[in-house]
Parts: sequence; C-alpha cells; structure tokens
Amino acid sequence: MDTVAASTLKDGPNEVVSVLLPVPLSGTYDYRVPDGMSLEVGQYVRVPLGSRSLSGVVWGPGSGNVPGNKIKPVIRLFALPPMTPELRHLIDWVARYYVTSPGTVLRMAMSVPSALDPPKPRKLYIDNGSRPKRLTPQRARVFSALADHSPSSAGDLARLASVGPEVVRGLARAGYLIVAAGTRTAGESAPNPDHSHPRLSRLQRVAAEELCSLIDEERFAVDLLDGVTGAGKTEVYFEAIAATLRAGRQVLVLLPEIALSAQWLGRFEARFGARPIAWHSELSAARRRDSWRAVSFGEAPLVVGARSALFLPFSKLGLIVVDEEHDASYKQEEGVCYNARDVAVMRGRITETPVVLVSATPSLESHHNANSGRYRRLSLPSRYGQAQLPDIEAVDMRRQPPVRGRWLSPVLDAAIRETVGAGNQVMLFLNRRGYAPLTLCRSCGFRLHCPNCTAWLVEHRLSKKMCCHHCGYVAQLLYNCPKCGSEASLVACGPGVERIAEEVGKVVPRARLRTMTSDTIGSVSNAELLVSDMLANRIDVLIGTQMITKGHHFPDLTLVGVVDADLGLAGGDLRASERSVQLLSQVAGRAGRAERPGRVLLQSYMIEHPVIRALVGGDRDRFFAAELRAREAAQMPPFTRLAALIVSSHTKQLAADVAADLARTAPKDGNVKVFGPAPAPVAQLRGRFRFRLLVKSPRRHNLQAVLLSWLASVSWPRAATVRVDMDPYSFM
DNA sequence: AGCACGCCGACT
DNA sequence: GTCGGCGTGCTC
Repeated sequence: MDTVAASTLKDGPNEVVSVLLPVPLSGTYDYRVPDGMSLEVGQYVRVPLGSRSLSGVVWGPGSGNVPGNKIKPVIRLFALPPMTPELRHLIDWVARYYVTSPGTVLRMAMSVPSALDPPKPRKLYIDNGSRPKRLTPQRARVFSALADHSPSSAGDLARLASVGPEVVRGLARAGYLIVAAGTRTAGESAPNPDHSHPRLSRLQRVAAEELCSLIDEERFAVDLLDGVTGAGKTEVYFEAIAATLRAGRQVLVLLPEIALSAQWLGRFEARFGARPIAWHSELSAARRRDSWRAVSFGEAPLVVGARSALFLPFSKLGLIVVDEEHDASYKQEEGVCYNARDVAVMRGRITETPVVLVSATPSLESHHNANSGRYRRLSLPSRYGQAQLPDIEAVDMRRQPPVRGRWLSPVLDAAIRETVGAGNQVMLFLNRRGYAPLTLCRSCGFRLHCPNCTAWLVEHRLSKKMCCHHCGYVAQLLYNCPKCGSEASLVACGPGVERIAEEVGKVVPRARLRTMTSDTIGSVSNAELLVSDMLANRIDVLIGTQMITKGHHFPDLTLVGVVDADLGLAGGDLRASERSVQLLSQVAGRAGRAERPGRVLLQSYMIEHPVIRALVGGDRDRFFAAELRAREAAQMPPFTRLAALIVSSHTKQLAADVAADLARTAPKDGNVKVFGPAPAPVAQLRGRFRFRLLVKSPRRHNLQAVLLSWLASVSWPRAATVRVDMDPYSFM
C-alpha cells in the first residue's frame, strides 16, 4: 500500500491528480483540480477523455510526467464515500496478478455507472384517511396495501394491490392520497443475528465457535469448512455471519450460481428474519444501482452474490464466505480471467478480514493449503441428526449392460421401480443437455457439427432444434443428411437427459417425471417451483444435469442414479479426476438426507478406475492424497505456477502466426518453460480460431513479470487478441 | 473501451 | 461525385 497511505491531496490552483478510468488503458491519467474543488484519493470523479467524458477514481497525486498543456480539468466530484484504500489495493493486485490493466479491473468495481449519482426523488403515496364515494374493488385493494406499506411508490403499490399504477395516480389526483417526495422505498429490514436460535449438533457448535473466535480477532485467516453434504455447514457459517453482524460489520457471501440460491435465501430468512441483498447478473439496472449505493454507504449488512460481488465497494467488511469453493464457475473465463475464490482470499488478506471457504468436496488447491497449514481445516465428518451417508455402489456396465439402444442397466431399472413403488423419489444425473450429443449419417458417416465451434451439434428433441452448446448456434432439426442427401439417414448417438427421460417413461410408465436443465428451467422462479414440487413429493423421478447437484435438500429422495459416471474422465485432462470426484460426490450427497437411508448407483464401464473406487469406498481423503502426489511428481499446480496464453482471431492463419511468433520470442529464462502452441481445447469458439501456449514456472517465480515483458516485446495486428489465463482451470 | 481519422469499394 | 466498410492510433 504505497500511494494509498497519503489520502488527502493538497488543494491548490495547480494541483494535479492521477485518475484511474474504467477502460483498458495502461495506467492512470493526470487531471487538473479546478479552483474551489478539493480532492481526496479514492473519490469518484467525472473527467474528459478525448471527445467523451467518463467517471473514474482518484488514484493518487499527479504523475508529473504529462506536459501541462495536455492536462484537462476534472469536470466534477461525486458525493459518495471514497473507494477504500483496501479496494484500491485489491484492484491493483488483481491487475498485476492476472496480467491485465488496472482500468479493466476497475470496470468490474464500477459496473453500475448510474450509481454514482443519487437516485431521482420519486413520488410516494400516503393514505390521508379519506375514501372516495366510488370505492371500486381496485381502489379498495390500493387502500389495504397502503395499510401495511405506507408510504410507497405508485409502482410498488400497484404491484401489491394487483392494479395498474394509474389507479394509484388517479386516487392521488382526486385528493384521496398524500403525495410526498422521497428517495425510493427504504431497503428491506436488516438481518437480525438473534432472530432465531438454531439447534446445532455438538460438532456444529464446535466448528461455529472456532469460526466465531476468528471473527472476534478481526484479522486475516482462512478457514476451510470441510464437511460431507448434509452435515449442516450452512448453519455453522450462519453463526459466523451472526457474530459479524453483531460487531456491526458487513458480510459478503459468494455462491457459484445465484440462480440456484432460492433455498439458500429461504434458510437465511428463517435464521435472520430478513432477505439479504442479492447481487448477480440478472438484476435490473435500478436494483443494481440501489444495491451498489447501499453497499457503498455501509448500509448493506450482508450481500449474497455471484463472483462479481467481490468488487463491490464495501466500507466495513468483516467476513467473506465462499460457499461451494471448489466450484468451477468461480473461474471467470470471459473478459478478465480471474478466480473469485482466490481473489476473495486476497480481499480478506488486504482488508484483514477472515475468509471461510466452504465445501463438501474441497478443491485440490484448498486441500493442499489446509495440509500445509496455510488454511485451518474445520471438519464436519458426519451428517446432521439421524441422516446417514448414502450407500454408494458401482454398477459394472460390462457385466450388467443395458439392452441395445438403452442406457440404464437392469440394476438401475429395478432400483427405480422399487423406489417409486415405495413412494420415494429418484434423481438421475447425466451431465448432458438435450436428446443426443451427436448425430451422424448412417450412409456416409457425416457428423453434424457447429459452423462456429469445434463441437458437435446437440439434438434437442423437445424444442425440435440442433444446438451448439458453446456458442448458442441453433439450426432446425434435420432428417436428411446435409452431406450425401440420404433421406432419414440421421441417427442420434448417445444419451442426453431428454433421451433418459424417454427411457425412464418406459421403465416406470405411471411415474411423474421431470427434467431439470438450463433449457427447461430458464428462470429463478421456475427453479423454485420445481424445488417446491419436489419437496411436496409431486415428482417421482427427477432427471437433470449439474443443476440438480446443488445444495437442495429433498427428504423423500432415496435413490440417486448416475447414468454415466465415466463421462468426466475421458480426455486426459489432469484435472478430470478431481472434477469427477467433486461432481459425483455432490450428486451422491443428494440421497437420503432425512431419516431414510439413501442409495447411490454409479453406472460405469471402468469400475476399477481410482475415481470410481474412491467414491464407492468413501475414501476421498486417500484419493486426494494420491492425486496431490501425482501432481507433485508431474510438476504441476499447485506445486508449480501455470499460465495459458490464448491467441484468437477470425482467421486460423493469423492466430497460428501470432502464436508461432510468441513461441519464437519465448523468454530465455531457465525457470520458465513454454509449451505449444497447440490448438486450444475448443479450437474454434464463436467463430474465432484459438491457439494456446502453456507457461510454467516454479511457485515462487514472478511469472507475471515475465509474461508482461514478453508480451510487451511482441506486436501483433489488432485482428488477433492474446489473453493471459493465469492458473488455468483446465491444463491439458 | 470508444472514438476520430484515414484510405479503398459500390451506390444515390 | 459521396456513403461507409474497418484498420490504426490516441485518449491526461
């Protein structure tokens, strides 16, 4: 924290400040402070840039190396709490670590430009006690809504009373309502740490006390809350949240996919008596603005959000929780490549705030950090209450194969019939959307593929479309081969969830089936609906992708079937095993969460594979230990540092040329090894051709500095882009 | 990033 | 003759 210490800049006629702008410029720009304005580091200002004007943040005193006649004056200062030194420090750190410009990172912290100005005052309506002669049902509903919600805006009242906003305005015009100017309805009630008192098991209580002692110390430390699914981890970290709220500090909870958090919000509300502020990409502009401002003014005690919530301007952050810390969606691949879990740990370090990483299946990195003592491991080894861990069995598909053209083994068929017959619920997991992952021509062998990506087109029979799962390309369902023209020669190969649903319909014809994938869900409220149907036992068999693996608790669910446990193991990616164990453990954890014991069947053609054996034997720790030894032997992360350079362009030739140029000019540093270029795992994506170089160095080496000077030494046409992916998630 | 400036192809 | 394609350079 260098420039950060001196926070006030002297006021004077020739005073110059440097301003960071939310655009990918290499550094800060200098601006003159106009007469009568006094600026502090961290303040949000409006400045001219070329022919436009932009909002940015005062980053420090003027650099002094810009000729005076070039320097333009600051346009205005926003009335907002300045960005904290901690957040400025984080932005600088992220830019350095992920080899990007600080302006690009600032853009994530200033994602709501309209939030810098105070919200426009709105008209609020108050009941003045009088009633119109013609009290229509609509008008009556407005008055009864006002009884609980006064004052409110026309829009809010209209929604509460299920009338049009014009009914409210009409009443006001006729003098039956008082109109007041106000700033938007005050936020929801604050979470109350003492709203309800949870009953914790002895183990939960011990873990909660450990976490809370960390809160009291107000220092940086990372706890890895590692417990099997159903052990009640959420209730444990809720106690740490309560302690932080009691101390008057803010809490940030990161969840991998906010769309799936309906049940989490419900649990939160039961514990704290209020809904937290949510932060995710689906929010309306108005809500984003309100939330951003509430956080900035320190009025938001708790924010639950997706990874972008990391860059909100918390003023008195006291705790960061990263739930499902192993989840791959914390890794942002578009724009700035960053890993939200790692940035969360850094934000905690800078803010001197405890960080809690939570998972039933921690990432290999977190295991390693816990083993080496950098993180403290808090284990919750058993399930809450009477719930038992499910019995996991592998179904040997070589010995018990399904009949031709089917995908469920007789063993799984029988288990489904038995479970449904007993009135219990079944969940079938297959991480493949659509009907069939591949369509080929019986006469010429042609395979339908995406025109923009290196990927097969996936048949979606329900929507009668052929879809690319990488770029969103959609075509009509075909019957004749586009290559040889043979009629009705196209055949679906392999199963997707739609095809499994069709098959289950034959196994248990009277059962109530539902599928859950991103195609069939679409919105948060649909997901909530499905979850409530499941809870009310209005569904017998739920068939789904990844989506069904996330923290839902269904008491009547006693059988989980994994249709293809080998699916994630193909391809030779070093991370494939780890990912499979995590995913399949999560799926298995859905079974038998209440008093009834659960059963999990893993269909596999290689039941001797270490991943399947680890799952069946419940021997996760030994598996991870072996996996870590293998990584160390192969000199791979977390024992070394890895970065990927991704070169992309609309023409294959250009991408290949630039990649070759980079390889030619690779740094001659004995500590740095460069591999490639090779076509990226998905060689063509959204119409862009991609090549990849991998760069490896020892853990302690400053790989970022090496990359920075290497990239600065090479130039390429703007039609090609080169991106750095630090700590790439997949390192084939 | 986003905007201006500049240089070549098909239109009122 | 101009409109507009996007390749290049610049923004304190």
